[in-house]
Amino acid sequence: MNNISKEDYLSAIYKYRNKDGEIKANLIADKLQVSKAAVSDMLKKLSNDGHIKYEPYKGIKLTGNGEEYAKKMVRRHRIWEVFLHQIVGLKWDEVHDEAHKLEHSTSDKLLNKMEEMLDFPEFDPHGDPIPAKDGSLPKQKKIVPLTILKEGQAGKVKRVNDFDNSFLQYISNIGIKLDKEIIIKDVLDFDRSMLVIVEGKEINISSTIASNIFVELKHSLN
Amino acid sequence: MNNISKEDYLSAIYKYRNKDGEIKANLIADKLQVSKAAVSDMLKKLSNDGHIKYEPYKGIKLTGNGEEYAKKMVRRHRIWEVFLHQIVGLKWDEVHDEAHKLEHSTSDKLLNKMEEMLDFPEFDPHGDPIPAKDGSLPKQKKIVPLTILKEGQAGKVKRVNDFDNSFLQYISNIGIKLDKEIIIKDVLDFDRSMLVIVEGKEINISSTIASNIFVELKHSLN
DNA sequence: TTTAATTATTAAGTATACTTAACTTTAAAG
DNA sequence: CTTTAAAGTTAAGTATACTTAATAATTAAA
Repeated sequence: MNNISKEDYLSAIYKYRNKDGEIKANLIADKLQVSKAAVSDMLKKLSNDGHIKYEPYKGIKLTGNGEEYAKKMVRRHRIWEVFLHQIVGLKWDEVHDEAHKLEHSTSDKLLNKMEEMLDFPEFDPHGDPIPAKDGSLPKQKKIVPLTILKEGQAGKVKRVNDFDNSFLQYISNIGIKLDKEIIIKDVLDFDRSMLVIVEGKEINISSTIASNIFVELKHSLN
Repeated sequence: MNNISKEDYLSAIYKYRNKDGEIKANLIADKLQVSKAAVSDMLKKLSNDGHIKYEPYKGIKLTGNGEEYAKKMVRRHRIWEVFLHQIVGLKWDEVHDEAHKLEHSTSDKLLNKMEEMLDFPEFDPHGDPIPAKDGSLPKQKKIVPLTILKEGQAGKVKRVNDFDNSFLQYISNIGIKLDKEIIIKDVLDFDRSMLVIVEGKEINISSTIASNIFVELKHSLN
Protein backbone atom coordinates (compact mmCIF):
# COMPACT_ATOMS: atom_id res chain seq x y z
CA MET A 1 0.00 0.00 0.00
CA ASN A 2 1.10 3.48 -0.90
CA ASN A 3 1.04 5.99 1.95
CA ILE A 4 2.82 8.90 0.33
CA SER A 5 -0.12 11.26 0.46
CA LYS A 6 -1.14 10.39 4.01
CA GLU A 7 2.44 10.86 5.13
CA ASP A 8 2.59 14.26 3.47
CA TYR A 9 -0.60 15.39 5.14
CA LEU A 10 0.58 14.25 8.56
CA SER A 11 3.95 15.95 8.12
CA ALA A 12 2.28 19.17 7.03
CA ILE A 13 -0.07 19.13 10.01
CA TYR A 14 2.86 18.55 12.35
CA LYS A 15 4.96 21.25 10.75
CA TYR A 16 2.40 24.01 10.26
CA ARG A 17 0.01 23.64 13.23
CA ASN A 18 -0.13 26.51 15.71
CA LYS A 19 0.99 26.55 19.34
CA ASP A 20 -2.27 24.94 20.47
CA GLY A 21 -1.57 22.07 18.10
CA GLU A 22 -4.36 23.10 15.73
CA ILE A 23 -4.37 23.75 12.01
CA LYS A 24 -6.86 25.00 9.42
CA ALA A 25 -7.77 22.88 6.40
CA ASN A 26 -7.06 25.87 4.22
CA LEU A 27 -3.45 26.03 5.31
CA ILE A 28 -2.94 22.34 4.55
CA ALA A 29 -4.42 22.84 1.08
CA ASP A 30 -2.11 25.78 0.55
CA LYS A 31 1.06 24.05 1.74
CA LEU A 32 0.41 20.83 -0.17
CA GLN A 33 -0.92 22.64 -3.24
CA VAL A 34 -4.12 20.65 -3.45
CA SER A 35 -7.78 21.64 -3.44
CA LYS A 36 -9.70 22.13 -0.21
CA ALA A 37 -11.96 19.28 -1.30
CA ALA A 38 -8.97 16.95 -1.38
CA VAL A 39 -8.07 18.05 2.12
CA SER A 40 -11.58 17.40 3.41
CA ASP A 41 -11.48 13.92 1.89
CA MET A 42 -8.13 13.10 3.38
CA LEU A 43 -9.01 14.44 6.82
CA LYS A 44 -11.85 11.93 6.96
CA LYS A 45 -9.48 9.13 6.10
CA LEU A 46 -6.86 10.23 8.61
CA SER A 47 -9.57 10.48 11.22
CA ASN A 48 -10.80 6.96 10.45
CA ASP A 49 -7.23 5.74 10.73
CA GLY A 50 -7.00 7.30 14.19
CA HIS A 51 -4.25 9.70 13.16
CA ILE A 52 -6.17 12.91 13.80
CA LYS A 53 -9.06 14.15 15.92
CA TYR A 54 -11.41 15.89 13.57
CA GLU A 55 -15.05 16.89 13.30
CA PRO A 56 -16.25 18.70 10.17
CA TYR A 57 -15.99 22.49 10.57
CA LYS A 58 -14.14 22.01 13.87
CA GLY A 59 -10.44 22.00 14.62
CA ILE A 60 -7.85 19.51 13.38
CA LYS A 61 -5.44 17.97 15.87
CA LEU A 62 -3.04 15.05 15.79
CA THR A 63 -3.82 12.11 18.10
CA GLY A 64 -0.98 10.47 20.05
CA ASN A 65 -0.77 7.96 17.26
CA GLY A 66 -0.76 10.61 14.54
CA GLU A 67 1.83 12.64 16.39
CA GLU A 68 4.08 9.60 16.53
CA TYR A 69 3.65 8.88 12.85
CA ALA A 70 4.23 12.51 11.86
CA LYS A 71 7.35 12.73 13.98
CA LYS A 72 8.66 9.61 12.32
CA MET A 73 8.24 11.26 8.93
CA VAL A 74 9.85 14.49 10.08
CA ARG A 75 12.73 12.43 11.42
CA ARG A 76 13.14 10.70 8.08
CA HIS A 77 13.04 13.98 6.25
CA ARG A 78 15.59 15.74 8.40
CA ILE A 79 18.03 12.86 8.62
CA TRP A 80 17.96 12.65 4.83
CA GLU A 81 18.65 16.39 4.70
CA VAL A 82 21.71 16.06 6.91
CA PHE A 83 22.87 13.04 4.95
CA LEU A 84 22.49 14.74 1.58
CA HIS A 85 24.25 17.83 2.89
CA GLN A 86 27.13 16.23 4.76
CA ILE A 87 27.76 13.00 2.89
CA VAL A 88 26.62 13.74 -0.64
CA GLY A 89 27.56 17.41 -0.54
CA LEU A 90 24.30 19.02 -1.66
CA LYS A 91 23.79 22.66 -0.71
CA TRP A 92 21.26 23.63 1.95
CA ASP A 93 18.88 24.97 -0.67
CA GLU A 94 18.95 21.64 -2.52
CA VAL A 95 18.34 19.16 0.27
CA HIS A 96 14.68 19.83 1.08
CA ASP A 97 13.20 18.76 -2.24
CA GLU A 98 15.42 15.70 -2.58
CA ALA A 99 14.75 14.61 1.00
CA HIS A 100 11.03 15.05 0.48
CA LYS A 101 11.05 12.55 -2.35
CA LEU A 102 13.27 10.03 -0.59
CA GLU A 103 11.63 10.11 2.84
CA HIS A 104 8.67 7.99 1.77
CA SER A 105 10.86 5.15 0.53
CA THR A 106 13.22 4.67 3.43
CA SER A 107 13.25 1.62 5.69
CA ASP A 108 13.90 1.96 9.40
CA LYS A 109 17.03 -0.07 8.96
CA LEU A 110 18.47 2.28 6.35
CA LEU A 111 17.46 5.35 8.32
CA ASN A 112 19.08 4.13 11.50
CA LYS A 113 22.22 3.24 9.60
CA MET A 114 22.38 6.73 8.13
CA GLU A 115 21.75 8.30 11.52
CA GLU A 116 24.59 6.30 13.02
CA MET A 117 26.90 7.29 10.16
CA LEU A 118 26.14 10.92 10.88
CA ASP A 119 26.76 10.41 14.60
CA PHE A 120 23.16 11.07 15.63
CA PRO A 121 22.67 14.65 14.45
CA GLU A 122 20.29 16.80 16.49
CA PHE A 123 19.51 19.47 13.91
CA ASP A 124 19.05 19.51 10.14
CA PRO A 125 20.99 21.87 7.82
CA HIS A 126 18.42 24.63 8.42
CA GLY A 127 18.57 24.26 12.20
CA ASP A 128 15.33 22.32 12.61
CA PRO A 129 15.37 19.73 15.40
CA ILE A 130 15.49 16.03 14.51
CA PRO A 131 13.26 13.72 16.60
CA ALA A 132 15.27 10.79 17.98
CA LYS A 133 14.28 7.15 17.50
CA ASP A 134 12.23 7.33 20.74
CA GLY A 135 10.47 10.49 19.58
CA SER A 136 12.34 12.85 21.90
CA LEU A 137 13.50 16.23 20.65
CA PRO A 138 16.90 17.81 21.35
CA LYS A 139 17.17 20.61 23.88
CA GLN A 140 17.15 23.94 22.12
CA LYS A 141 18.24 27.33 23.38
CA LYS A 142 15.79 30.18 23.04
CA ILE A 143 15.81 31.64 19.54
CA VAL A 144 14.14 34.76 18.16
CA PRO A 145 13.58 36.19 14.69
CA LEU A 146 16.23 38.65 13.65
CA THR A 147 13.53 41.35 13.38
CA ILE A 148 13.35 41.48 17.17
CA LEU A 149 16.89 42.80 17.47
CA LYS A 150 17.68 46.47 17.98
CA GLU A 151 20.61 48.56 16.83
CA GLY A 152 23.80 47.43 18.52
CA GLN A 153 22.55 43.95 19.38
CA ALA A 154 24.04 40.76 17.99
CA GLY A 155 22.84 37.20 17.52
CA LYS A 156 24.12 33.85 16.37
CA VAL A 157 22.13 32.21 13.53
CA LYS A 158 20.50 29.04 14.82
CA ARG A 159 17.67 28.38 12.37
CA VAL A 160 16.40 29.60 9.00
CA ASN A 161 13.07 28.90 7.39
CA ASP A 162 13.46 26.37 4.61
CA PHE A 163 10.39 26.84 2.47
CA ASP A 164 12.01 28.97 -0.21
CA ASN A 165 15.15 27.84 -1.99
CA SER A 166 15.90 31.25 -3.47
CA PHE A 167 15.81 32.75 0.03
CA LEU A 168 18.30 30.13 1.19
CA GLN A 169 20.53 30.78 -1.82
CA TYR A 170 20.38 34.50 -1.25
CA ILE A 171 21.32 34.45 2.41
CA SER A 172 24.14 31.97 1.87
CA ASN A 173 25.46 34.23 -0.91
CA ILE A 174 25.72 37.09 1.55
CA GLY A 175 27.56 34.86 4.02
CA ILE A 176 24.78 33.88 6.39
CA LYS A 177 24.86 30.31 7.62
CA LEU A 178 24.22 28.41 10.84
CA ASP A 179 26.28 29.64 13.80
CA LYS A 180 27.36 32.80 11.98
CA GLU A 181 27.20 35.98 14.04
CA ILE A 182 25.06 38.88 12.83
CA ILE A 183 25.47 42.36 14.31
CA ILE A 184 22.72 44.92 13.86
CA LYS A 185 24.20 48.23 12.85
CA ASP A 186 21.01 50.06 12.09
CA VAL A 187 17.27 49.50 11.67
CA LEU A 188 15.76 51.81 9.06
CA ASP A 189 12.52 53.37 10.21
CA PHE A 190 10.67 53.60 6.94
CA ASP A 191 10.65 49.91 5.89
CA ARG A 192 12.12 48.14 8.95
CA SER A 193 15.00 46.90 6.79
CA MET A 194 18.24 46.30 8.64
CA LEU A 195 21.82 47.22 8.10
CA VAL A 196 23.77 44.28 9.48
CA ILE A 197 27.36 43.11 9.72
CA VAL A 198 28.13 39.57 8.61
CA GLU A 199 31.74 38.45 8.33
CA GLY A 200 32.88 42.03 8.64
CA LYS A 201 30.79 43.16 5.66
CA GLU A 202 27.87 45.58 5.90
CA ILE A 203 24.71 44.40 4.19
CA ASN A 204 21.16 45.71 4.05
CA ILE A 205 18.47 43.04 4.43
CA SER A 206 14.72 43.50 4.13
CA SER A 207 12.50 42.84 7.14
CA THR A 208 10.99 39.88 5.26
CA ILE A 209 14.41 38.29 4.95
CA ALA A 210 15.15 39.09 8.58
CA SER A 211 11.88 37.54 9.76
CA ASN A 212 12.96 34.18 8.34
CA ILE A 213 16.27 34.10 10.18
CA PHE A 214 16.33 33.03 13.82
CA VAL A 215 19.13 33.80 16.23
CA GLU A 216 20.28 33.13 19.73
CA LEU A 217 20.58 36.55 21.32
CA LYS A 218 23.99 37.78 22.51
CA HIS A 219 24.43 40.45 25.10
CA SER A 220 24.14 43.95 23.74
CA LEU A 221 27.38 45.50 22.55
CA ASN A 222 26.74 48.98 23.98
CA MET B 1 2.42 12.44 -11.94
CA ASN B 2 3.41 9.14 -10.43
CA ASN B 3 5.32 6.77 -12.72
CA ILE B 4 6.39 4.14 -10.24
CA SER B 5 4.44 1.30 -11.84
CA LYS B 6 5.39 2.17 -15.40
CA GLU B 7 9.03 2.38 -14.37
CA ASP B 8 8.82 -1.02 -12.71
CA TYR B 9 7.31 -2.60 -15.82
CA LEU B 10 9.95 -1.10 -18.09
CA SER B 11 12.77 -2.21 -15.78
CA ALA B 12 11.34 -5.72 -15.63
CA ILE B 13 11.05 -5.92 -19.42
CA TYR B 14 14.63 -4.73 -19.80
CA LYS B 15 15.94 -7.12 -17.19
CA TYR B 16 14.05 -10.28 -18.06
CA ARG B 17 13.65 -10.18 -21.85
CA ASN B 18 15.38 -12.89 -23.87
CA LYS B 19 18.30 -12.54 -26.29
CA ASP B 20 15.96 -11.45 -29.10
CA GLY B 21 14.73 -8.63 -26.87
CA GLU B 22 11.34 -10.25 -26.36
CA ILE B 23 9.41 -11.09 -23.22
CA LYS B 24 6.16 -12.89 -22.35
CA ALA B 25 3.42 -11.12 -20.41
CA ASN B 26 3.31 -14.07 -18.05
CA LEU B 27 6.90 -13.54 -16.98
CA ILE B 28 6.27 -9.88 -16.25
CA ALA B 29 3.24 -10.81 -14.13
CA ASP B 30 5.35 -13.32 -12.28
CA LYS B 31 8.31 -11.01 -11.65
CA LEU B 32 6.18 -8.06 -10.56
CA GLN B 33 3.73 -10.24 -8.63
CA VAL B 34 0.63 -8.84 -10.30
CA SER B 35 -2.19 -10.43 -12.26
CA LYS B 36 -1.95 -11.09 -15.97
CA ALA B 37 -4.85 -8.70 -16.44
CA ALA B 38 -2.85 -5.91 -14.86
CA VAL B 39 -0.01 -6.65 -17.24
CA SER B 40 -2.33 -6.54 -20.27
CA ASP B 41 -3.65 -3.17 -19.10
CA MET B 42 -0.23 -1.71 -18.58
CA LEU B 43 1.15 -3.02 -21.87
CA LYS B 44 -1.53 -1.03 -23.66
CA LYS B 45 -0.51 2.10 -21.78
CA LEU B 46 3.19 1.57 -22.40
CA SER B 47 2.43 1.00 -26.07
CA ASN B 48 0.40 4.23 -26.24
CA ASP B 49 3.27 6.05 -24.59
CA GLY B 50 5.60 4.73 -27.28
CA HIS B 51 7.72 2.78 -24.82
CA ILE B 52 7.03 -0.67 -26.25
CA LYS B 53 6.03 -2.26 -29.54
CA TYR B 54 3.12 -4.49 -28.78
CA GLU B 55 0.18 -6.14 -30.48
CA PRO B 56 -2.22 -8.29 -28.44
CA TYR B 57 -1.12 -11.94 -28.40
CA LYS B 58 2.12 -10.99 -30.16
CA GLY B 59 5.58 -10.33 -28.79
CA ILE B 60 6.57 -7.49 -26.49
CA LYS B 61 9.65 -5.41 -27.33
CA LEU B 62 11.06 -2.12 -26.09
CA THR B 63 11.18 0.75 -28.59
CA GLY B 64 14.27 2.97 -28.73
CA ASN B 65 12.50 5.33 -26.40
CA GLY B 66 11.49 2.57 -24.00
CA GLU B 67 14.97 1.12 -24.03
CA GLU B 68 16.38 4.50 -23.08
CA TYR B 69 13.89 4.94 -20.25
CA ALA B 70 14.44 1.43 -18.95
CA LYS B 71 18.19 1.85 -19.01
CA LYS B 72 17.84 5.06 -17.04
CA MET B 73 15.91 3.17 -14.36
CA VAL B 74 18.42 0.33 -14.29
CA ARG B 75 21.16 2.91 -13.96
CA ARG B 76 19.39 4.52 -11.00
CA HIS B 77 18.87 1.16 -9.37
CA ARG B 78 22.43 -0.03 -9.70
CA ILE B 79 24.07 3.23 -8.70
CA TRP B 80 21.91 3.23 -5.56
CA GLU B 81 23.04 -0.34 -4.91
CA VAL B 82 26.70 0.59 -5.12
CA PHE B 83 26.09 3.67 -2.98
CA LEU B 84 24.23 1.76 -0.29
CA HIS B 85 26.90 -0.93 -0.30
CA GLN B 86 30.02 1.22 -0.36
CA ILE B 87 28.98 4.41 1.39
CA VAL B 88 26.25 3.31 3.76
CA GLY B 89 27.69 -0.15 4.37
CA LEU B 90 24.66 -2.32 3.61
CA LYS B 91 25.35 -5.95 2.72
CA TRP B 92 24.88 -7.19 -0.82
CA ASP B 93 21.72 -9.02 0.14
CA GLU B 94 20.22 -5.82 1.56
CA VAL B 95 20.83 -3.34 -1.23
CA HIS B 96 18.38 -4.56 -3.86
CA ASP B 97 15.17 -3.92 -1.93
CA GLU B 98 16.30 -0.55 -0.60
CA ALA B 99 17.52 0.59 -4.02
CA HIS B 100 14.26 -0.51 -5.58
CA LYS B 101 12.32 1.82 -3.32
CA LEU B 102 14.68 4.77 -3.72
CA GLU B 103 15.21 4.58 -7.49
CA HIS B 104 11.82 6.10 -8.29
CA SER B 105 12.49 9.22 -6.21
CA THR B 106 15.93 10.22 -7.37
CA SER B 107 16.66 13.34 -9.39
CA ASP B 108 19.28 13.29 -12.13
CA LYS B 109 21.28 15.80 -10.16
CA LEU B 110 21.42 13.60 -7.08
CA LEU B 111 22.18 10.51 -9.12
CA ASN B 112 25.04 12.14 -10.98
CA LYS B 113 26.46 13.44 -7.72
CA MET B 114 26.36 9.95 -6.21
CA GLU B 115 27.94 8.48 -9.33
CA GLU B 116 30.76 11.01 -9.14
CA MET B 117 31.28 10.27 -5.43
CA LEU B 118 31.64 6.59 -6.28
CA ASP B 119 34.08 7.40 -9.09
CA PHE B 120 31.81 6.20 -11.88
CA PRO B 121 31.37 2.53 -10.98
CA GLU B 122 30.86 0.13 -13.88
CA PHE B 123 29.26 -2.77 -12.02
CA ASP B 124 26.84 -3.08 -9.10
CA PRO B 125 27.57 -5.21 -6.00
CA HIS B 126 26.22 -8.32 -7.76
CA GLY B 127 28.34 -7.73 -10.86
CA ASP B 128 25.58 -6.32 -13.07
CA PRO B 129 26.71 -3.63 -15.51
CA ILE B 130 25.71 0.00 -14.87
CA PRO B 131 24.62 2.00 -17.93
CA ALA B 132 26.54 5.30 -18.15
CA LYS B 133 24.85 8.68 -18.47
CA ASP B 134 24.97 8.33 -22.27
CA GLY B 135 23.43 4.86 -22.11
CA SER B 136 26.61 2.98 -22.92
CA LEU B 137 27.46 -0.22 -21.09
CA PRO B 138 30.90 -1.18 -19.75
CA LYS B 139 32.95 -3.76 -21.59
CA GLN B 140 32.51 -7.13 -20.00
CA LYS B 141 34.63 -10.24 -20.31
CA LYS B 142 32.87 -13.44 -21.22
CA ILE B 143 31.22 -15.06 -18.21
CA VAL B 144 29.61 -18.47 -17.83
CA PRO B 145 27.46 -20.14 -15.16
CA LEU B 146 29.49 -22.21 -12.74
CA THR B 147 27.54 -25.30 -13.87
CA ILE B 148 29.46 -25.28 -17.14
CA LEU B 149 32.76 -25.99 -15.40
CA LYS B 150 34.28 -29.46 -15.24
CA GLU B 151 36.42 -31.14 -12.62
CA GLY B 152 39.77 -29.40 -12.34
CA GLN B 153 38.65 -26.13 -13.89
CA ALA B 154 38.61 -22.81 -12.04
CA GLY B 155 36.82 -19.50 -12.44
CA LYS B 156 36.70 -16.05 -10.94
CA VAL B 157 33.26 -14.91 -9.71
CA LYS B 158 32.10 -11.98 -11.83
CA ARG B 159 28.33 -11.91 -11.33
CA VAL B 160 25.66 -13.49 -9.14
CA ASN B 161 21.92 -13.42 -9.62
CA ASP B 162 20.34 -11.00 -7.19
CA PHE B 163 16.71 -12.09 -7.04
CA ASP B 164 16.93 -14.05 -3.82
CA ASN B 165 18.37 -12.53 -0.68
CA SER B 166 18.75 -15.83 1.13
CA PHE B 167 20.80 -17.14 -1.78
CA LEU B 168 23.08 -14.10 -1.52
CA GLN B 169 23.38 -14.54 2.23
CA TYR B 170 24.16 -18.21 1.83
CA ILE B 171 26.92 -17.81 -0.72
CA SER B 172 28.57 -14.96 1.15
CA ASN B 173 28.49 -17.10 4.28
CA ILE B 174 30.50 -19.76 2.49
CA GLY B 175 32.99 -17.13 1.33
CA ILE B 176 31.84 -16.50 -2.21
CA LYS B 177 32.00 -12.91 -3.36
CA LEU B 178 32.93 -10.98 -6.49
CA ASP B 179 36.43 -11.72 -7.80
CA LYS B 180 36.85 -14.77 -5.56
CA GLU B 181 38.34 -17.82 -7.22
CA ILE B 182 36.37 -21.06 -7.25
CA ILE B 183 38.05 -24.35 -8.12
CA ILE B 184 35.95 -27.33 -9.12
CA LYS B 185 37.17 -30.42 -7.32
CA ASP B 186 34.40 -32.78 -8.35
CA VAL B 187 31.02 -32.83 -10.04
CA LEU B 188 28.72 -35.48 -8.59
CA ASP B 189 26.94 -37.47 -11.24
CA PHE B 190 23.67 -38.18 -9.50
CA ASP B 191 22.51 -34.60 -8.78
CA ARG B 192 25.06 -32.44 -10.62
CA SER B 193 26.08 -30.87 -7.29
CA MET B 194 29.65 -29.65 -7.13
CA LEU B 195 32.46 -30.05 -4.68
CA VAL B 196 34.34 -26.77 -4.91
CA ILE B 197 37.23 -25.04 -3.20
CA VAL B 198 36.71 -21.48 -2.00
CA GLU B 199 39.36 -19.80 0.12
CA GLY B 200 41.03 -23.16 0.65
CA LYS B 201 37.87 -24.73 2.04
CA GLU B 202 35.98 -27.57 0.39
CA ILE B 203 32.26 -27.03 0.04
CA ASN B 204 29.46 -28.87 -1.72
CA ILE B 205 27.02 -26.65 -3.61
CA SER B 206 23.85 -27.70 -5.37
CA SER B 207 23.55 -27.24 -9.11
CA THR B 208 20.81 -24.68 -8.49
CA ILE B 209 23.19 -22.58 -6.44
CA ALA B 210 25.91 -23.07 -9.05
CA SER B 211 23.60 -21.99 -11.88
CA ASN B 212 23.19 -18.58 -10.25
CA ILE B 213 26.90 -17.89 -10.01
CA PHE B 214 28.77 -16.64 -13.07
CA VAL B 215 32.50 -16.83 -13.53
CA GLU B 216 35.24 -15.81 -15.87
CA LEU B 217 36.91 -19.04 -16.90
CA LYS B 218 40.55 -19.65 -16.01
CA HIS B 219 42.76 -22.10 -17.80
CA SER B 220 42.36 -25.65 -16.68
CA LEU B 221 44.63 -26.78 -13.87
CA ASN B 222 45.38 -30.21 -15.22
C1' DT C 1 -27.91 41.52 13.64
C1' DT C 2 -28.08 41.05 9.07
C1' DT C 3 -24.92 40.78 5.24
C1' DA C 4 -20.82 39.63 3.12
C1' DA C 5 -16.65 37.18 2.98
C1' DT C 6 -14.12 33.34 4.29
C1' DT C 7 -13.67 28.59 5.15
C1' DA C 8 -15.07 23.93 4.67
C1' DT C 9 -17.94 20.13 2.84
C1' DT C 10 -20.46 17.40 -0.42
C1' DA C 11 -21.41 15.72 -4.99
C1' DA C 12 -20.04 14.22 -9.32
C1' DG C 13 -16.49 12.98 -12.18
C1' DT C 14 -11.40 11.71 -13.65
C1' DA C 15 -7.06 9.00 -13.75
C1' DT C 16 -4.19 5.23 -12.24
C1' DA C 17 -3.41 0.73 -11.08
C1' DC C 18 -4.96 -2.95 -9.33
C1' DT C 19 -8.39 -7.33 -8.61
C1' DT C 20 -11.36 -11.68 -10.06
C1' DA C 21 -14.01 -14.06 -13.43
C1' DA C 22 -15.16 -15.11 -17.97
C1' DC C 23 -13.69 -15.58 -22.42
C1' DT C 24 -10.44 -15.87 -26.55
C1' DT C 25 -6.29 -16.99 -28.88
C1' DT C 26 -2.30 -19.69 -29.55
C1' DA C 27 0.63 -23.64 -29.01
C1' DA C 28 1.37 -28.43 -27.82
C1' DA C 29 -0.01 -33.38 -27.47
C1' DG C 30 -2.15 -37.20 -28.86
C1' DC D 1 -6.14 -32.28 -37.15
C1' DT D 2 -8.61 -31.84 -33.28
C1' DT D 3 -8.67 -31.34 -28.39
C1' DT D 4 -6.72 -29.47 -24.38
C1' DA D 5 -3.66 -26.73 -21.73
C1' DA D 6 -1.29 -22.46 -21.41
C1' DA D 7 -1.11 -17.69 -22.29
C1' DG D 8 -3.39 -13.48 -22.95
C1' DT D 9 -7.42 -10.30 -23.11
C1' DT D 10 -11.74 -8.18 -21.83
C1' DA D 11 -15.24 -6.86 -18.62
C1' DA D 12 -16.73 -5.38 -14.34
C1' DG D 13 -15.59 -3.74 -10.08
C1' DT D 14 -12.41 -1.72 -6.15
C1' DA D 15 -9.32 1.66 -3.85
C1' DT D 16 -6.75 5.92 -3.75
C1' DA D 17 -6.25 10.51 -4.52
C1' DC D 18 -7.21 13.96 -7.02
C1' DT D 19 -10.36 17.75 -9.73
C1' DT D 20 -14.34 21.48 -10.34
C1' DA D 21 -18.77 23.21 -9.10
C1' DA D 22 -22.31 23.79 -5.96
C1' DT D 23 -23.60 24.23 -1.25
C1' DA D 24 -23.25 24.89 3.71
C1' DA D 25 -21.28 26.61 7.99
C1' DT D 26 -18.62 29.95 10.38
C1' DT D 27 -16.60 34.45 11.19
C1' DA D 28 -16.02 39.33 10.54
C1' DA D 29 -17.79 43.83 9.10
C1' DA D 30 -21.21 47.25 8.48
